[in-house]
Amino acid sequence: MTNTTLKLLAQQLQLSISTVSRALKDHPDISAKTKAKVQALAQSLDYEPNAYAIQLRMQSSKIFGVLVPAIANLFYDSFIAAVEEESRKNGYALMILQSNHNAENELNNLKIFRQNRVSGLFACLSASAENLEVYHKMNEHEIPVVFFDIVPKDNSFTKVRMADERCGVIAAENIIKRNAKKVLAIFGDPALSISQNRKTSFQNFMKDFAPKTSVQYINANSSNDAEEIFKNNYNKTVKFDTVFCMTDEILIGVMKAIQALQIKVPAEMGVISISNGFIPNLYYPVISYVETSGFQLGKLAFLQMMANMQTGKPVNELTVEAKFIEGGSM
Amino acid sequence: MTNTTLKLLAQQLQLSISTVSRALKDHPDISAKTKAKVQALAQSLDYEPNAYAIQLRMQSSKIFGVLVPAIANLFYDSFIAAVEEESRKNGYALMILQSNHNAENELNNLKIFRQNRVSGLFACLSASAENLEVYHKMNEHEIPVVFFDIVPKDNSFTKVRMADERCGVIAAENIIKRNAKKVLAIFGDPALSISQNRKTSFQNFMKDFAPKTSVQYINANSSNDAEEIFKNNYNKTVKFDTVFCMTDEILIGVMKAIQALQIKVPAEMGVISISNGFIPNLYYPVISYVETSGFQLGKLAFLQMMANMQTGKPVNELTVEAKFIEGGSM
DNA sequence: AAATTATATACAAACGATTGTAATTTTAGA
DNA sequence: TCTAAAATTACAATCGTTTGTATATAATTT
Repeated sequence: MTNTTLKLLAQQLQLSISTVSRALKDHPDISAKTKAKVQALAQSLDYEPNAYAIQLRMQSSKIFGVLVPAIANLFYDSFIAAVEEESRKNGYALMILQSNHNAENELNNLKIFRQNRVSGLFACLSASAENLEVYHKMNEHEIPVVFFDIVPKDNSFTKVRMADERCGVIAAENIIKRNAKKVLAIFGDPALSISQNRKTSFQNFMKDFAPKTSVQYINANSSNDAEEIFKNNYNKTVKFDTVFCMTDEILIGVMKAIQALQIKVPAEMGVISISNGFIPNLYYPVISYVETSGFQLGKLAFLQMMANMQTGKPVNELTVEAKFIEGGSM
Repeated sequence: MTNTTLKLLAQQLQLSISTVSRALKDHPDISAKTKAKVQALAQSLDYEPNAYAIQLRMQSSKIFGVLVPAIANLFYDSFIAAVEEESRKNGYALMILQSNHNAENELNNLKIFRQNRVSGLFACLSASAENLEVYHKMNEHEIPVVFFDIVPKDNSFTKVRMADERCGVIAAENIIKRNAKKVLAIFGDPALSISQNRKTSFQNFMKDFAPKTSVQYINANSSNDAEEIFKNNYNKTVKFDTVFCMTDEILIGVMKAIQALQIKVPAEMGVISISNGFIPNLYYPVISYVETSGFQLGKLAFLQMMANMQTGKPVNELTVEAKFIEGGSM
């Protein structure tokens, strides 16, 4: 069965295509009788307008592109979920592509987005990519880009991100509140600005408000890495009493170590992390964490996108607020 | 800056549109000189063909639709990741929409897929939906549909799913191997065929090969539910020594209870689950599980889709094999 | 040099919609 | 009854491609 088109409807009803088109969208020029006839037939023939024809004619796609390193990721999938939800409400669909942290994939995907004339693009830089040229090109071609999570330093781009500095501060506050004496603070890839922001703010706050607390700073690149780091450091004579995990990934490794070593939380060890809450809630006691929601970030990104499209190019950076969620681990 | 089109290139080069079009795709009719000129200009003007125009002309979209209850889900996101990966390799992009387990959203999304003339659709039924009418309509409109996870009973549809019966059997085998005396087996929503399949096969195998082992069967609807069930039953005088969790969700609840009650795994309690492996690897010892990978299912679904598109409509059901992954919990 | 064949490029229709304008019909005013 | 205004409906161009066919130029054959 071939797809129903305006032409087909027009032929069957002995009307012109334009009349049929207008009848279907309830245009005042068309008489009620005709509208009824047209709509009835459209219904019965299961007419759905061809989005490509419309987009070609209208020069606007009603599709947003989303570029993430990976979909199967606790953070990105909640971000995507939020963007999808808002997009649907606003009549947009989503085209989602993964870069797998690979610059070549990233470029290919950007090409696909351009070929599909997406109305806008939500992009997370693949860690390797450093040629922002293509993104400038997107802007030249009037495709607004909202960066999230891993964003370019260049301030000519629009970005949304977590309030990473606040996260660091809140974590530090609660560690001080716990009266920690010796802290192990594990951060992620030091090349990423997210790690830098969280670490700097945390470090400064600790220095200023608890100068006597000893804090050991280490970077981990994976869960396993974090697990090893924890184990190695815990084996030493002077044990730490509190551990801070910058990401879920790190928390996972640390918790495996804690379970393996049968350390009692929070009596023997305080644990605090930065997370959207899913992983912390897997443990007993629930791990206390500073909440940074990918879902919230998605909502914010969508707002930015809409603002961008309406008011031209309001270049700036917005952040999602962070708050402390009390579990039982501190 | 306006988008570069064939027309624009043609004007600048004083050539016809058709020549430009053919030059860009290296058509033998066009001379080497002309090709070089055209391609150079296209490059410098950053030409990208308009996908809508092509799709309109070619009557084929190079886009697959994916309908899931939710993107932010350990299982669905790995399924999507696999489908996306394969699709990209084959020159397809993905349009992903969420139903949120809501029949109305599902219908709207299907409409969007039809309007976008997707080349095919990967669909997971929203639990509420029972009007398969629309899906028959998709087929009438020559949009092949491959169902996954929550699939219709109707055998006229193409489906892929886990080998749920094998999962149940493998789990039972390993419980018998552990020499379990008293087992708590927690299953999911009894209305879903996935629960029924896993339970029936598990139950039959236990009956046949370990008739003396006492097994208590309970259904849980959420993590919290599972946690409560475990706690309530563990409090009784005769404690069970092994727990089987049909899903990650259930495992999460059970593990919270186990941690809270400070039960030693595997000494005091054997734990086995069905999972893709992410959640089991969060604990120490790592939970032993029967592997059913959403990623694998995605790959299989893609294969089915390609087969469907090429050979017409090979209606059948394929399953992803299951295997036991030894952790340290049994 | 004329006729034939290659080679290179141009023309034009089509895909399915939207929309400004023209044409037709109906209604109303004089 | 004739005409102007209002209400309907039809025509045609357009969006950016692809592709069958026609045309013009160059190269080859006789």
